[in-house]
Amino acid sequence: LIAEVVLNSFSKATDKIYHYAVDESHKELVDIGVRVIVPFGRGNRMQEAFVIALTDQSSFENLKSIADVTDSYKYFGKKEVELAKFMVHRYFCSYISAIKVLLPTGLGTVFKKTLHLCESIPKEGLDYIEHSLRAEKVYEILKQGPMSYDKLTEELSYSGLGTLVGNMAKKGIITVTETTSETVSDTIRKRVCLLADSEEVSSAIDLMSQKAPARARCLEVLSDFRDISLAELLEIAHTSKSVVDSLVERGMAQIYENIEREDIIEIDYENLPPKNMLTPAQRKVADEVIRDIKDGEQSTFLLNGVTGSGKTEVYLDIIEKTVALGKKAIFLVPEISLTPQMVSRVTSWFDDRVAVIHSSLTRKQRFEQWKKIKEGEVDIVVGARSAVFAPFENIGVFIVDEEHENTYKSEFSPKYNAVEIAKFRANQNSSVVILASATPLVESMFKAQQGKYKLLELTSRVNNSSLPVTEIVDMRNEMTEGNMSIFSTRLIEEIASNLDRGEQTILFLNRRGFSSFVSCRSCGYVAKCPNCNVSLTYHKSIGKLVCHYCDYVHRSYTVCPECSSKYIKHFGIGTQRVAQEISELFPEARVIRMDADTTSQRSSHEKFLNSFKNHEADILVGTQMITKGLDFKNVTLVGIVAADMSLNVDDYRASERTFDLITQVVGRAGRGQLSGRAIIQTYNPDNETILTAANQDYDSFYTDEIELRKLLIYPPFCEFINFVFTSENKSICYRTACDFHNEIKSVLSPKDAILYKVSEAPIFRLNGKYRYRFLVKTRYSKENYELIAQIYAKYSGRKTSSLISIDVNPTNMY
DNA sequence: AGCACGCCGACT
DNA sequence: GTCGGCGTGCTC
Repeated sequence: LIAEVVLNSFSKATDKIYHYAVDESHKELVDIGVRVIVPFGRGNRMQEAFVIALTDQSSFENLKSIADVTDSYKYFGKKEVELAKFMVHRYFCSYISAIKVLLPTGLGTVFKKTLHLCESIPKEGLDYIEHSLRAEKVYEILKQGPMSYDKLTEELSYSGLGTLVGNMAKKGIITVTETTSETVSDTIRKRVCLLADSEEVSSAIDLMSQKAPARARCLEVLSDFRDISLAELLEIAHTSKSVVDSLVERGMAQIYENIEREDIIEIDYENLPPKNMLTPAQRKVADEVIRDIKDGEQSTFLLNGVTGSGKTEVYLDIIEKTVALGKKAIFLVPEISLTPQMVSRVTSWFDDRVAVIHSSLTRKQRFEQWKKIKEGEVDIVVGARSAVFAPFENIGVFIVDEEHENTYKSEFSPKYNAVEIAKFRANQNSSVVILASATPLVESMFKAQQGKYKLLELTSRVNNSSLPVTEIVDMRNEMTEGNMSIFSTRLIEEIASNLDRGEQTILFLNRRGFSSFVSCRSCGYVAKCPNCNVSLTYHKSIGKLVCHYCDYVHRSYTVCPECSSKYIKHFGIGTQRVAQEISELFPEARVIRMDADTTSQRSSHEKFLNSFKNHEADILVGTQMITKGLDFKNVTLVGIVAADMSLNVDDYRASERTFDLITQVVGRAGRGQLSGRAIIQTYNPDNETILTAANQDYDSFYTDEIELRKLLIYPPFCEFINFVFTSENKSICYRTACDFHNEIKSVLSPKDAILYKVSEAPIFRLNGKYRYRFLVKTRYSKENYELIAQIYAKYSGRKTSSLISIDVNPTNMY
């Protein structure tokens, strides 16, 4: 029997599948998904590895044998191996990173070498010490007692001690022992349960109350709880373990060990939201999905529901029916939506059959959630991106809420897209995928139009409240009329009347990244790339305008090429400035500012939103983070301060993002009894995106946008692959990028791929390193991706080249 | 990553 | 001559 294994924690050079023989003694335990220890390399260093397949033949001769099985736990199965292999191929990541993303974080064995001095050192050894300065130093240090290899390296502050230590061991000076330790493990907690019956207990309490009051207290507590953790018992009874031990000796109680699983998000059980009945429209949508789940038909639905159409009720109904069918559900939401309110809502339907995964869990908590899922203790997983890997077996449905959000794309290796992973797993498990959004990705809607997705629609709001009335304000006029403020006269009027009526206002700034485009405040002209139709970015260091796709360069403007105005400059407003100007205009208004600076912690995010909800403020100023599913009944006015900020960024998705943002933020207004208004300030009032967004007309937006994408060959008509090269040495970095570029060019036919020039990365210097990059526009094909992977493997094995990172369909290109 | 091998200059 | 520096290449 031969095992195919992938080594843990190694470089790209060793990221291969290795074969090891399985000895008779390990046959029982070795299986796919089992963690093993294998001897590796010339020195047969012990290395942790995962078994990914079992075979009976290998093209390699003289196979080594698996040395040990770490914990005989089957972490994954055949399907997960397939998934990992898919990721390696699709995202150019390493095998081990693809496997690790399937496992709870931090799982791993740490090997620790400890060096001891031998009792008696042979003549040969003493000679060696005398002749080697380093050996003498090591000898002197170890005289004080044994020391770990790492500590010794640190102490002597030179690396490459391996050879020296090896020699010293060979010559009988020292011995080396290897110990292993787990980085995460179950929390095992001791619990105490009462064995004696109540009669026995009451008589014992009477008997002991005088001579052994502590025992009596313990018994009292135990008779109350019957079963309690040891720590709690000692705390309540105010005593020590010896007292409990004596009760155990008398056969009155028992101490046992229990694997403890902590509850992660605190749920307010007092105020659980009620289950709402589904409207007929919601019922119809839910039933259509449930039919496919029941039939075990693999299908992908695109649920396009306007803001406030009650998509969450539909999800919960679908999940409920899925669980009733004995299947599991995975519910993905953007990280930012994973609030206690949201989780409470799910939990109120499903009690403790839910596991929640989010980024602020500790390693141990993550591990515990993972085990709970794996052991089938829950039916539902709610979580951000990585929850798509939840180790369920019989998955009925994947629900992806707000599918247009870029949080579903991982920025770290493996740079996966959770929607693609959901679809892959859905294929394996014959499950249904639901992608839902008020503003679906253009790519998704295209697939729906092609019939690859089944389109579902929710066109009206739940309580039949109307969508807000929108108004576009032309900021160019404001300037000619002498208003140099960031607020238009109209917006100021509306804010004032809202304050008078005691209604709340949201001021939204669709700011993104830090790139700055150049525009004319007088006529609205924006400097764009003639080749790529994206805005040019002003580069301060060279004083020029640059295209981030094709590296087109243009000199900077001092006057506007359209209207000769001198008000052409790069455009940027921060939330701070908005909040400040508001306070100056309305000194009596209570203002809350929310952006990445003020809400670094989840709790402060919550706190701000709650105080706004409780009407402790009149105006909320914020960025993207305030657009997510918030439901404030008293908000009747939404002001979009500068719609152009997201419209003119250097990205082909700029229009789409702007449409999403405007739609989502406008949707925040008028959710209660009162109707809402939205004011959109822009320098481009004729822009189609702004117009369609103001009308909340997704279909028109989509029709325009898909035409443009087709014309310019942007997704869904192509894929982008971004290659980034990093090195301390500028010329090595540039050369690697160019060599790589040339090789790709030579293997991919021009009709399959368009290669953009090698250029400085948008962030050229990062952590003291230089960064070059190039983009490839291509179509996915197995062959082409394999060719790229081959080139990548060749380069990443070389020590003298720079670090290479590949990102398929990146969401940002920094 | 680590370890060996192999090729160079600087010493006993 | 030999020790140790580092560049290269391999690890089932």
